[in-house]
Amino acid sequence: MPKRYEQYCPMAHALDLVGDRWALLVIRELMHGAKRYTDLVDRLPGIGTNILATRLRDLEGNGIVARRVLPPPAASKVYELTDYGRGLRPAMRELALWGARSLGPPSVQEELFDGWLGNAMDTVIASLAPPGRFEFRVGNEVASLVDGEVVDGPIDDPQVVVEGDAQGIYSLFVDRCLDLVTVTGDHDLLAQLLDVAPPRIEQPVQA
Amino acid sequence: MPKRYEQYCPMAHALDLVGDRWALLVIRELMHGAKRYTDLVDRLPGIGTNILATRLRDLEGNGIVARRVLPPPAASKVYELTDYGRGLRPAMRELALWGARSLGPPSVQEELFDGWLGNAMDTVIASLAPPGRFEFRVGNEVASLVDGEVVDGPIDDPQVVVEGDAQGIYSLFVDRCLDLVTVTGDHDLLAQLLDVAPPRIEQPVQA
DNA sequence: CCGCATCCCCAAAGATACTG
DNA sequence: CAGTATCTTTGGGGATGCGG
Repeated sequence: MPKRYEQYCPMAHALDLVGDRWALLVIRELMHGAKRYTDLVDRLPGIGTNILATRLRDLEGNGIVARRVLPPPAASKVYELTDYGRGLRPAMRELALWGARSLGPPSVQEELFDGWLGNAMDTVIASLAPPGRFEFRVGNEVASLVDGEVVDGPIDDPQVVVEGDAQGIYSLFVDRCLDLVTVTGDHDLLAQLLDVAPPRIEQPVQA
Repeated sequence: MPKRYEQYCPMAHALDLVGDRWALLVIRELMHGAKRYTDLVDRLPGIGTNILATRLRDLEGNGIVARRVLPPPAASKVYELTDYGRGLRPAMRELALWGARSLGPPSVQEELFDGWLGNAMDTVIASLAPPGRFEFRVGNEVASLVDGEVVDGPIDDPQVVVEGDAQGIYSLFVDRCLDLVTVTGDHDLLAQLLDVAPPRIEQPVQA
Protein backbone atom coordinates (compact mmCIF):
# COMPACT_ATOMS: atom_id res chain seq x y z
CA MET A 1 0.00 0.00 0.00
CA PRO A 2 2.46 2.61 -1.16
CA LYS A 3 0.15 5.49 -0.49
CA ARG A 4 1.39 7.90 2.05
CA TYR A 5 0.63 11.52 2.42
CA GLU A 6 3.76 12.10 4.43
CA GLN A 7 2.26 14.78 6.52
CA TYR A 8 2.15 14.67 10.29
CA CYS A 9 -1.59 15.13 10.60
CA PRO A 10 -4.23 12.90 12.13
CA MET A 11 -6.49 13.30 9.11
CA ALA A 12 -3.73 12.39 6.69
CA HIS A 13 -2.89 9.41 8.85
CA ALA A 14 -6.50 8.25 8.92
CA LEU A 15 -6.65 8.54 5.16
CA ASP A 16 -3.47 6.52 4.88
CA LEU A 17 -5.30 3.77 6.73
CA VAL A 18 -8.78 3.89 5.21
CA GLY A 19 -8.55 6.44 2.41
CA ASP A 20 -8.00 3.97 -0.38
CA ARG A 21 -10.75 3.35 -2.84
CA TRP A 22 -13.29 0.81 -1.55
CA ALA A 23 -11.73 0.65 1.91
CA LEU A 24 -14.52 2.41 3.77
CA LEU A 25 -17.15 0.45 1.90
CA VAL A 26 -15.51 -2.80 2.91
CA ILE A 27 -15.56 -1.57 6.48
CA ARG A 28 -19.18 -0.52 6.11
CA GLU A 29 -20.05 -4.10 5.24
CA LEU A 30 -18.09 -5.49 8.14
CA MET A 31 -19.86 -3.09 10.50
CA HIS A 32 -22.86 -5.40 10.26
CA GLY A 33 -20.86 -8.39 11.41
CA ALA A 34 -18.26 -10.84 10.15
CA LYS A 35 -18.41 -11.68 6.45
CA ARG A 36 -16.80 -14.14 4.10
CA TYR A 37 -14.78 -13.11 1.10
CA THR A 38 -17.46 -13.95 -1.42
CA ASP A 39 -20.15 -12.26 0.63
CA LEU A 40 -18.11 -9.09 0.40
CA VAL A 41 -17.68 -9.51 -3.33
CA ASP A 42 -21.44 -9.86 -3.71
CA ARG A 43 -22.24 -6.80 -1.64
CA LEU A 44 -19.63 -4.58 -3.26
CA PRO A 45 -20.64 -4.56 -6.91
CA GLY A 46 -17.72 -3.78 -9.18
CA ILE A 47 -14.93 -4.14 -6.67
CA GLY A 48 -12.69 -6.62 -8.46
CA THR A 49 -11.42 -9.55 -6.48
CA ASN A 50 -7.80 -8.48 -6.49
CA ILE A 51 -8.70 -5.11 -5.00
CA LEU A 52 -10.74 -6.71 -2.27
CA ALA A 53 -7.91 -9.09 -1.43
CA THR A 54 -5.47 -6.20 -1.30
CA ARG A 55 -7.73 -4.06 0.86
CA LEU A 56 -8.36 -6.87 3.30
CA ARG A 57 -4.66 -7.55 3.57
CA ASP A 58 -3.85 -3.90 4.16
CA LEU A 59 -6.66 -3.41 6.64
CA GLU A 60 -5.55 -6.50 8.49
CA GLY A 61 -1.97 -5.27 8.51
CA ASN A 62 -3.11 -2.00 10.00
CA GLY A 63 -5.10 -3.66 12.74
CA ILE A 64 -8.51 -2.62 11.45
CA VAL A 65 -9.73 -6.00 10.23
CA ALA A 66 -9.06 -9.47 11.60
CA ARG A 67 -9.20 -12.75 9.71
CA ARG A 68 -10.73 -15.66 11.55
CA VAL A 69 -11.32 -19.28 10.62
CA LEU A 70 -14.73 -20.52 11.61
CA PRO A 71 -14.77 -23.61 13.78
CA PRO A 72 -15.70 -26.88 12.07
CA PRO A 73 -17.91 -27.92 10.43
CA ALA A 74 -18.07 -24.56 8.64
CA ALA A 75 -14.29 -24.30 8.32
CA SER A 76 -14.55 -21.13 6.29
CA LYS A 77 -12.66 -17.89 6.75
CA VAL A 78 -14.41 -14.74 7.80
CA TYR A 79 -13.31 -11.16 8.14
CA GLU A 80 -14.38 -9.00 11.02
CA LEU A 81 -13.54 -5.61 12.44
CA THR A 82 -11.17 -5.22 15.33
CA ASP A 83 -12.03 -2.88 18.17
CA TYR A 84 -10.02 -0.22 16.46
CA GLY A 85 -11.94 -0.82 13.25
CA ARG A 86 -15.26 -0.54 15.03
CA GLY A 87 -14.02 2.78 16.36
CA LEU A 88 -14.66 4.16 12.88
CA ARG A 89 -18.40 4.03 13.38
CA PRO A 90 -18.87 7.65 14.52
CA ALA A 91 -16.75 8.95 11.68
CA MET A 92 -18.59 6.87 9.11
CA ARG A 93 -21.96 7.88 10.49
CA GLU A 94 -21.09 11.54 10.23
CA LEU A 95 -19.77 11.11 6.74
CA ALA A 96 -22.86 9.21 5.62
CA LEU A 97 -25.11 11.78 7.24
CA TRP A 98 -23.34 14.46 5.30
CA GLY A 99 -23.62 12.46 2.11
CA ALA A 100 -27.29 11.77 2.67
CA ARG A 101 -28.04 15.47 2.55
CA SER A 102 -27.20 15.61 -1.12
CA LEU A 103 -28.27 12.11 -2.04
CA GLY A 104 -31.09 12.19 -4.50
CA PRO A 105 -33.63 9.48 -5.11
CA PRO A 106 -32.28 6.19 -6.43
CA SER A 107 -31.67 6.06 -10.14
CA VAL A 108 -32.00 3.00 -12.26
CA GLN A 109 -28.25 2.74 -12.83
CA GLU A 110 -27.52 2.65 -9.16
CA GLU A 111 -27.59 -0.81 -7.85
CA LEU A 112 -30.09 -1.39 -5.08
CA PHE A 113 -27.91 -4.05 -3.57
CA ASP A 114 -29.07 -6.50 -0.99
CA GLY A 115 -29.39 -4.75 2.33
CA TRP A 116 -29.33 -1.20 0.99
CA LEU A 117 -32.40 -0.27 2.98
CA GLY A 118 -31.04 -1.35 6.33
CA ASN A 119 -27.75 0.20 5.41
CA ALA A 120 -29.19 3.58 4.61
CA MET A 121 -31.38 3.56 7.69
CA ASP A 122 -28.48 2.63 9.88
CA THR A 123 -26.31 5.47 8.75
CA VAL A 124 -28.94 8.14 8.35
CA ILE A 125 -31.56 7.88 11.05
CA ALA A 126 -30.77 5.06 13.45
CA SER A 127 -28.68 7.22 15.74
CA LEU A 128 -31.36 9.89 15.93
CA ALA A 129 -34.47 7.75 16.02
CA PRO A 130 -36.92 7.93 18.91
CA PRO A 131 -37.76 4.73 20.78
CA GLY A 132 -40.28 2.60 18.95
CA ARG A 133 -40.74 -0.31 16.58
CA PHE A 134 -40.73 0.63 12.90
CA GLU A 135 -40.91 -1.71 9.94
CA PHE A 136 -40.13 -0.68 6.37
CA ARG A 137 -40.98 -2.71 3.28
CA VAL A 138 -39.52 -1.70 -0.07
CA GLY A 139 -39.78 -4.22 -2.85
CA ASN A 140 -38.24 -7.39 -1.50
CA GLU A 141 -36.27 -5.49 1.13
CA VAL A 142 -37.51 -5.40 4.68
CA ALA A 143 -35.67 -3.54 7.41
CA SER A 144 -36.81 -2.53 10.84
CA LEU A 145 -35.86 -0.04 13.47
CA VAL A 146 -36.23 -1.07 17.08
CA ASP A 147 -35.39 1.64 19.61
CA GLY A 148 -32.74 3.12 17.36
CA GLU A 149 -31.23 -0.20 16.30
CA VAL A 150 -31.56 -1.45 12.75
CA VAL A 151 -32.75 -5.02 12.36
CA ASP A 152 -32.74 -6.78 9.02
CA GLY A 153 -36.07 -8.26 8.13
CA PRO A 154 -39.50 -7.95 9.74
CA ILE A 155 -40.15 -7.68 13.47
CA ASP A 156 -42.88 -8.72 15.85
CA ASP A 157 -45.51 -6.18 16.86
CA PRO A 158 -44.36 -3.20 14.82
CA GLN A 159 -45.97 0.06 15.89
CA VAL A 160 -45.66 1.46 12.38
CA VAL A 161 -45.32 -0.30 9.05
CA VAL A 162 -44.29 1.68 6.00
CA GLU A 163 -44.62 0.14 2.57
CA GLY A 164 -43.63 1.53 -0.81
CA ASP A 165 -40.87 1.71 -3.38
CA ALA A 166 -37.47 3.33 -3.08
CA GLN A 167 -38.79 6.54 -4.58
CA GLY A 168 -41.55 6.64 -2.00
CA ILE A 169 -39.23 6.06 0.94
CA TYR A 170 -36.96 8.77 -0.34
CA SER A 171 -39.69 11.36 -0.65
CA LEU A 172 -40.93 10.28 2.76
CA PHE A 173 -37.69 11.08 4.52
CA VAL A 174 -36.52 13.96 2.39
CA ASP A 175 -39.72 15.77 1.55
CA ARG A 176 -41.81 14.43 4.43
CA CYS A 177 -44.24 13.42 1.73
CA LEU A 178 -46.55 10.58 2.69
CA ASP A 179 -48.26 10.28 -0.69
CA LEU A 180 -46.08 7.58 -2.19
CA VAL A 181 -46.07 5.16 0.71
CA THR A 182 -48.61 3.18 2.65
CA VAL A 183 -48.47 3.71 6.39
CA THR A 184 -50.10 1.32 8.82
CA GLY A 185 -50.21 1.92 12.55
CA ASP A 186 -49.07 4.85 14.62
CA HIS A 187 -48.81 7.85 12.32
CA ASP A 188 -47.69 10.14 15.13
CA LEU A 189 -44.71 7.95 15.90
CA LEU A 190 -43.67 8.06 12.27
CA ALA A 191 -43.99 11.83 12.36
CA GLN A 192 -41.59 11.88 15.30
CA LEU A 193 -39.10 9.88 13.27
CA LEU A 194 -39.39 12.21 10.31
CA ASP A 195 -38.82 15.17 12.60
CA VAL A 196 -35.31 14.05 13.39
CA ALA A 197 -34.32 13.05 9.86
CA PRO A 198 -31.51 15.24 8.52
CA PRO A 199 -32.62 17.99 6.17
CA ARG A 200 -31.65 17.83 2.57
CA ILE A 201 -29.36 20.43 1.10
CA GLU A 202 -29.77 21.87 -2.33
CA GLN A 203 -26.51 21.62 -4.15
CA PRO A 204 -25.54 23.11 -7.45
CA VAL A 205 -24.87 20.56 -10.13
CA GLN A 206 -22.00 20.93 -12.54
CA ALA A 207 -22.94 21.82 -16.09
CA MET B 1 -14.45 12.55 -12.32
CA PRO B 2 -15.46 9.13 -13.51
CA LYS B 3 -15.41 7.54 -10.11
CA ARG B 4 -18.74 6.19 -9.11
CA TYR B 5 -19.49 3.42 -6.75
CA GLU B 6 -22.94 3.00 -8.28
CA GLN B 7 -24.50 1.94 -5.06
CA TYR B 8 -27.47 3.67 -3.54
CA CYS B 9 -25.87 4.34 -0.20
CA PRO B 10 -25.15 7.61 1.59
CA MET B 11 -21.59 6.52 2.39
CA ALA B 12 -20.88 5.59 -1.19
CA HIS B 13 -22.34 8.90 -2.29
CA ALA B 14 -20.20 10.82 0.17
CA LEU B 15 -17.14 9.00 -1.09
CA ASP B 16 -18.10 9.86 -4.64
CA LEU B 17 -17.96 13.49 -3.60
CA VAL B 18 -14.92 13.61 -1.33
CA GLY B 19 -13.39 10.14 -1.52
CA ASP B 20 -10.78 10.97 -4.12
CA ARG B 21 -7.18 11.13 -3.12
CA TRP B 22 -6.26 14.53 -1.63
CA ALA B 23 -9.85 15.75 -1.62
CA LEU B 24 -10.33 15.70 2.13
CA LEU B 25 -6.93 17.25 2.70
CA VAL B 26 -7.80 20.10 0.38
CA ILE B 27 -10.99 20.58 2.35
CA ARG B 28 -9.04 20.40 5.60
CA GLU B 29 -6.98 23.35 4.44
CA LEU B 30 -10.02 25.33 3.41
CA MET B 31 -11.61 24.68 6.79
CA HIS B 32 -9.25 27.33 8.17
CA GLY B 33 -10.51 29.91 5.73
CA ALA B 34 -10.24 30.87 2.08
CA LYS B 35 -6.94 30.08 0.39
CA ARG B 36 -5.25 30.82 -2.87
CA TYR B 37 -4.12 28.15 -5.29
CA THR B 38 -0.45 28.43 -4.47
CA ASP B 39 -1.14 28.50 -0.74
CA LEU B 40 -2.82 25.16 -1.17
CA VAL B 41 0.10 23.82 -3.17
CA ASP B 42 2.47 24.88 -0.41
CA ARG B 43 0.44 23.30 2.35
CA LEU B 44 -0.15 20.03 0.53
CA PRO B 45 3.35 18.69 -0.10
CA GLY B 46 3.43 16.33 -3.05
CA ILE B 47 0.03 17.05 -4.48
CA GLY B 48 0.94 17.95 -8.06
CA THR B 49 -0.62 21.02 -9.54
CA ASN B 50 -2.76 19.18 -12.02
CA ILE B 51 -4.33 17.08 -9.30
CA LEU B 52 -5.11 20.14 -7.22
CA ALA B 53 -6.68 21.86 -10.20
CA THR B 54 -8.79 18.79 -10.92
CA ARG B 55 -9.91 18.40 -7.32
CA LEU B 56 -10.85 22.04 -7.00
CA ARG B 57 -12.85 21.84 -10.20
CA ASP B 58 -14.68 18.71 -9.08
CA LEU B 59 -15.34 20.04 -5.60
CA GLU B 60 -16.65 23.24 -7.07
CA GLY B 61 -18.85 21.31 -9.45
CA ASN B 62 -20.29 19.38 -6.55
CA GLY B 63 -21.06 22.48 -4.54
CA ILE B 64 -18.47 21.89 -1.85
CA VAL B 65 -15.99 24.59 -2.77
CA ALA B 66 -16.58 28.03 -4.26
CA ARG B 67 -14.14 30.10 -6.27
CA ARG B 68 -14.10 33.79 -5.53
CA VAL B 69 -12.15 36.71 -6.94
CA LEU B 70 -10.88 39.04 -4.27
CA PRO B 71 -11.91 42.66 -4.64
CA PRO B 72 -9.22 45.03 -5.88
CA PRO B 73 -6.48 45.80 -5.15
CA ALA B 74 -5.77 42.15 -4.34
CA ALA B 75 -7.48 40.85 -7.48
CA SER B 76 -6.47 37.31 -6.74
CA LYS B 77 -8.61 34.20 -6.78
CA VAL B 78 -9.35 32.30 -3.62
CA TYR B 79 -11.12 29.06 -2.87
CA GLU B 80 -13.43 28.68 0.06
CA LEU B 81 -15.89 26.14 1.35
CA THR B 82 -19.58 26.45 0.74
CA ASP B 83 -22.02 25.85 3.58
CA TYR B 84 -22.34 22.30 2.40
CA GLY B 85 -18.58 21.90 2.44
CA ARG B 86 -18.34 23.27 5.94
CA GLY B 87 -20.87 20.64 6.89
CA LEU B 88 -18.07 18.12 6.62
CA ARG B 89 -16.48 19.37 9.80
CA PRO B 90 -18.05 16.83 12.19
CA ALA B 91 -17.18 13.95 9.88
CA MET B 92 -13.61 15.12 9.48
CA ARG B 93 -13.23 15.67 13.19
CA GLU B 94 -14.38 12.15 13.97
CA LEU B 95 -12.12 10.72 11.31
CA ALA B 96 -9.12 12.64 12.56
CA LEU B 97 -9.88 11.68 16.13
CA TRP B 98 -9.91 8.07 15.07
CA GLY B 99 -6.67 8.51 13.18
CA ALA B 100 -5.01 10.26 16.07
CA ARG B 101 -5.44 7.18 18.22
CA SER B 102 -2.94 5.28 16.14
CA LEU B 103 -0.77 8.20 15.14
CA GLY B 104 2.73 7.74 16.47
CA PRO B 105 5.23 10.49 17.15
CA PRO B 106 6.40 12.43 14.13
CA SER B 107 9.11 10.80 12.09
CA VAL B 108 11.77 12.63 10.20
CA GLN B 109 10.31 11.67 6.83
CA GLU B 110 6.99 13.16 7.68
CA GLU B 111 6.84 16.75 6.78
CA LEU B 112 6.04 19.05 9.67
CA PHE B 113 4.34 21.47 7.36
CA ASP B 114 3.49 24.98 8.31
CA GLY B 115 0.52 24.97 10.63
CA TRP B 116 0.66 21.30 11.57
CA LEU B 117 0.43 22.09 15.24
CA GLY B 118 -2.72 24.14 15.01
CA ASN B 119 -4.10 21.59 12.62
CA ALA B 120 -3.55 18.66 14.91
CA MET B 121 -4.87 20.53 17.92
CA ASP B 122 -7.94 21.59 16.03
CA THR B 123 -8.89 18.08 15.04
CA VAL B 124 -7.85 16.26 18.15
CA ILE B 125 -8.61 18.29 21.23
CA ALA B 126 -10.24 21.57 20.33
CA SER B 127 -13.74 20.16 20.46
CA LEU B 128 -13.17 18.61 23.88
CA ALA B 129 -11.06 21.25 25.53
CA PRO B 130 -12.15 22.94 28.74
CA PRO B 131 -12.42 26.74 28.80
CA GLY B 132 -9.06 28.40 29.22
CA ARG B 133 -6.16 30.04 27.42
CA PHE B 134 -3.41 27.64 26.35
CA GLU B 135 -0.33 28.43 24.31
CA PHE B 136 1.90 25.81 22.70
CA ARG B 137 5.37 26.44 21.31
CA VAL B 138 7.06 23.78 19.22
CA GLY B 139 10.07 24.84 17.23
CA ASN B 140 8.94 27.81 15.19
CA GLU B 141 5.30 26.80 15.43
CA VAL B 142 3.06 28.53 17.90
CA ALA B 143 -0.59 27.62 18.27
CA SER B 144 -3.03 28.52 20.99
CA LEU B 145 -6.29 27.27 22.31
CA VAL B 146 -8.77 29.80 23.61
CA ASP B 147 -11.93 28.33 25.10
CA GLY B 148 -11.88 25.43 22.69
CA GLU B 149 -10.98 27.49 19.64
CA VAL B 150 -7.62 27.11 17.94
CA VAL B 151 -5.78 30.34 17.23
CA ASP B 152 -2.64 30.43 15.13
CA GLY B 153 0.22 32.15 16.87
CA PRO B 154 0.66 33.40 20.43
CA ILE B 155 -2.08 34.93 22.54
CA ASP B 156 -2.31 37.54 25.28
CA ASP B 157 -2.39 36.42 28.89
CA PRO B 158 -2.08 32.68 28.42
CA GLN B 159 -2.93 30.71 31.53
CA VAL B 160 -0.59 27.90 30.50
CA VAL B 161 2.36 27.90 28.15
CA VAL B 162 3.80 24.60 26.95
CA GLU B 163 7.14 24.56 25.21
CA GLY B 164 9.02 21.64 23.65
CA ASP B 165 9.59 19.71 20.45
CA ALA B 166 7.12 17.59 18.49
CA GLN B 167 8.22 14.48 20.33
CA GLY B 168 7.56 16.17 23.65
CA ILE B 169 4.10 17.40 22.68
CA TYR B 170 3.26 13.93 21.47
CA SER B 171 4.28 12.21 24.69
CA LEU B 172 2.46 14.92 26.60
CA PHE B 173 -0.88 14.22 24.99
CA VAL B 174 -0.51 10.51 24.40
CA ASP B 175 1.38 9.34 27.45
CA ARG B 176 0.50 12.26 29.74
CA CYS B 177 4.24 12.56 30.20
CA LEU B 178 5.40 16.02 31.25
CA ASP B 179 9.12 15.24 31.16
CA LEU B 180 9.87 16.39 27.64
CA VAL B 181 8.13 19.74 27.77
CA THR B 182 8.40 22.93 29.77
CA VAL B 183 5.18 24.05 31.37
CA THR B 184 4.66 27.57 32.63
CA GLY B 185 1.54 28.68 34.46
CA ASP B 186 -1.50 26.76 35.60
CA HIS B 187 -0.52 23.10 35.76
CA ASP B 188 -3.96 22.06 36.94
CA LEU B 189 -5.62 23.54 33.90
CA LEU B 190 -3.25 21.63 31.65
CA ALA B 191 -4.09 18.47 33.56
CA GLN B 192 -7.76 19.09 32.78
CA LEU B 193 -6.93 19.35 29.11
CA LEU B 194 -4.95 16.13 29.17
CA ASP B 195 -7.86 14.40 30.85
CA VAL B 196 -10.08 14.86 27.84
CA ALA B 197 -7.49 13.97 25.21
CA PRO B 198 -8.44 10.81 23.32
CA PRO B 199 -6.65 7.67 24.47
CA ARG B 200 -4.20 6.01 22.21
CA ILE B 201 -4.89 2.56 20.86
CA GLU B 202 -2.21 -0.04 20.46
CA GLN B 203 -2.44 -1.44 17.00
CA PRO B 204 -0.58 -4.33 15.48
CA VAL B 205 1.83 -3.33 12.78
CA GLN B 206 2.29 -5.31 9.62
CA ALA B 207 5.54 -7.23 9.29
C1' DC C 1 -17.89 -23.48 -4.34
C1' DC C 2 -14.44 -20.39 -1.80
C1' DG C 3 -10.38 -17.61 -1.65
C1' DC C 4 -7.58 -15.68 -3.72
C1' DA C 5 -3.22 -14.81 -7.56
C1' DT C 6 -2.25 -13.46 -12.33
C1' DC C 7 -2.61 -11.04 -16.47
C1' DC C 8 -4.01 -7.43 -19.49
C1' DC C 9 -5.67 -2.86 -20.31
C1' DC C 10 -6.89 1.50 -19.32
C1' DA C 11 -7.67 5.48 -16.35
C1' DA C 12 -5.94 8.21 -12.78
C1' DA C 13 -1.96 9.98 -10.17
C1' DG C 14 2.91 11.87 -9.89
C1' DA C 15 6.51 14.79 -11.78
C1' DT C 16 7.92 18.50 -14.28
C1' DA C 17 7.93 21.88 -17.80
C1' DC C 18 5.69 25.54 -19.58
C1' DT C 19 2.26 29.42 -20.60
C1' DG C 20 -1.41 33.42 -20.11
C1' DC D 1 0.27 33.58 -9.69
C1' DA D 2 -2.67 30.19 -11.45
C1' DG D 3 -3.03 27.05 -13.64
C1' DT D 4 -2.47 23.75 -18.50
C1' DA D 5 0.30 20.39 -21.24
C1' DT D 6 2.90 16.41 -21.46
C1' DC D 7 5.02 12.31 -20.05
C1' DT D 8 5.71 8.47 -17.08
C1' DT D 9 4.21 5.46 -13.47
C1' DT D 10 0.98 3.39 -10.63
C1' DG D 11 -3.22 1.55 -9.34
C1' DG D 12 -7.98 -0.12 -10.49
C1' DG D 13 -11.50 -2.98 -13.35
C1' DG D 14 -12.43 -7.24 -15.50
C1' DA D 15 -11.58 -11.77 -16.83
C1' DT D 16 -9.53 -15.96 -16.01
C1' DG D 17 -7.00 -19.55 -13.67
C1' DC D 18 -6.19 -22.59 -9.93
C1' DG D 19 -5.28 -24.79 -5.51
C1' DG D 20 -7.96 -26.23 -1.37
